[in-house]
Amino acid sequence: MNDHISILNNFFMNYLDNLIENNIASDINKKNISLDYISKNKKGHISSNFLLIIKKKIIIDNFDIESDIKTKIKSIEFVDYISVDKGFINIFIKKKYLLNQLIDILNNEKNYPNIKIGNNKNINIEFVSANPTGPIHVAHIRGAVFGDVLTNILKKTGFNITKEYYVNDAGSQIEILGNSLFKRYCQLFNVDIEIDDNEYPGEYLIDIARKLAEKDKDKWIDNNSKERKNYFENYSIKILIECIKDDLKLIGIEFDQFSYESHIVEKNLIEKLFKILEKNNLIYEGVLEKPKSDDSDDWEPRKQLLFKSSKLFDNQDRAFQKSDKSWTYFANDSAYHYDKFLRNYDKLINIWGSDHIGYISRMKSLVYSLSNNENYFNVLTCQIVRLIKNNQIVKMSKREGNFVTLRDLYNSVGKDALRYFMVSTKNETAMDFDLDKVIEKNKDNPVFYCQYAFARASSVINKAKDLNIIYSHEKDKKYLSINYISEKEWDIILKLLAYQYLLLQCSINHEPHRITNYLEDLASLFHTFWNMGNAEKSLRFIDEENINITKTKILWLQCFKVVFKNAFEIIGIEAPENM
RNA sequence: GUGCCCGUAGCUCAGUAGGAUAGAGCACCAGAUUCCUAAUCUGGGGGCCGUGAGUUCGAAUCUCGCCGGGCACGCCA
Repeated sequence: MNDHISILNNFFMNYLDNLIENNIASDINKKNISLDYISKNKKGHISSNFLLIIKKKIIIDNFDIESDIKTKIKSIEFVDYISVDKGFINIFIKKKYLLNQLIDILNNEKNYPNIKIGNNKNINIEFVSANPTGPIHVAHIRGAVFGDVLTNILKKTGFNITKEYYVNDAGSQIEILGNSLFKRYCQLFNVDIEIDDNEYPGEYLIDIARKLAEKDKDKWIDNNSKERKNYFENYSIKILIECIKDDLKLIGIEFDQFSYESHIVEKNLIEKLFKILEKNNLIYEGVLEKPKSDDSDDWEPRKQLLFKSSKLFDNQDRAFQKSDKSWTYFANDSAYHYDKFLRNYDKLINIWGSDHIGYISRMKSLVYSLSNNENYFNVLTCQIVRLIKNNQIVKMSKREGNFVTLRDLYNSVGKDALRYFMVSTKNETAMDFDLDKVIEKNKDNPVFYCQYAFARASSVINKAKDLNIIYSHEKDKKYLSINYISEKEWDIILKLLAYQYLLLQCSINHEPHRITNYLEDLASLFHTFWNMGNAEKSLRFIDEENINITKTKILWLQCFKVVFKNAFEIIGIEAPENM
């Protein structure tokens, strides 16, 4: 990035380094220096608290930091003028320079925004990973969209991403699944058999059973062999994973890799992992304390293989082995993370539902014992989504298996609304998803509001194209002038130019929701300006009698479209040319 | 009892490396369309940022206590 924001940022950092090197100031935490580039109070295009921070750190007498830094900032080529108010440095940028930045965006549209903080580092993002015991439903969707959009952000900022889905196909619930399917299958042949309480009651298993019955007829009915058991388990997983893939595809999510728990088990990674843990004294035979939960009356102390996670980030040690010597879920999951570790990523990111928050510290401990790097493994959590219909919470129960599925939601609200809303609220905040509101076509609905702004902009540009008064080449530059641009438009332009910084923040902090907030602000500025054209003709985009003014306006409008299109791509929604 | 997350306008939410007078949308009230898409816009009222202390030039933001809500706390995956 080579724009006014990053140049000024570098300026402050270098200036500070110089002060310290020359023993003019003592060291400060650079993180405290802020650069406000969408200054709301309009005291400057860019504002900084630099003076406030540095003032007390000046260690030599008679050094007039304020006039010194003012002089140096003024000498930056694109700085128009500066003022200091209440300790804040307010900098105004030459408008000519801002205009040229817009031109740069159009000249390099394909590479915009050009952010390379990732340095092609390889990151593995594991998300969704819903158990293959039923279709994807509402509890998985937020994590799915969050992971997908985060991936897009990281890719746009220079990281290489592998999207991964972990399939738990080895646990006892898979046995239950296979058994549930078998019962449904038998029912098709009028065998008198009921689904038990702890089995899967969902109708989808009847459909799968039907497919199986069509293929195999009644050949398994009286078969209780191991072969039949495996067959039903594998068949149900295979079909359900296909179903999950199809469902995710509905909202534009595709994974690079599916990893299967059963393969991890086959590879014997647990043994290898334990050797490493042994070396580090992190594994031992021991007895856990009685758990603190209410319903732990039947608990009794037993000796088992434990992970010394309390030595790292956890508040207690965790079991690798059940008393019957079989591995716990945590043991297999540890092996899976070891597998990811062996694949040489620079970083692992996991996205989990809030119900797994308590699991983070043990897995963090495990991965840390391999990587010795606290930043290597990162778990992001999504809080629950409540569905609202007719102003009431939609009730769902695990027992009844009546979760609203992804496919249902897709059918009722569509891909764009689903993706936009799932990612527009901070992932750690619980949110309500109002099924009625998200399909409204008015400003209640921010998806629509933003897309409408895009469509309006497109319609103007298309019209300008027809009239041949569009900025299309460097040679058009001579027609443009800063004098044609009103103050309201500069607000929009400054905001547009801040887009890459917004993306940078989203990338660094893993916060997709900031994009939608930004878009809504920008769309609002745009709609306001549009309506000003209703009252004041000179503010309309297209004025055939003033071609140069029109070209100048269309220039920033083209950039507006570039930014919106880019952001829409990241969120994964349509950019409609007309509505 | 312990850990993590959350508490901002009547409602849904922004405000994120501590920064200037805390912002949007909805709802409510009053207005704008011979005109590039009114599916839009303009104006108005509405706040002890859960609460009490602390840190400092400065706190919605950081620390601690309390109150309220959510999630998780066997060898379930």
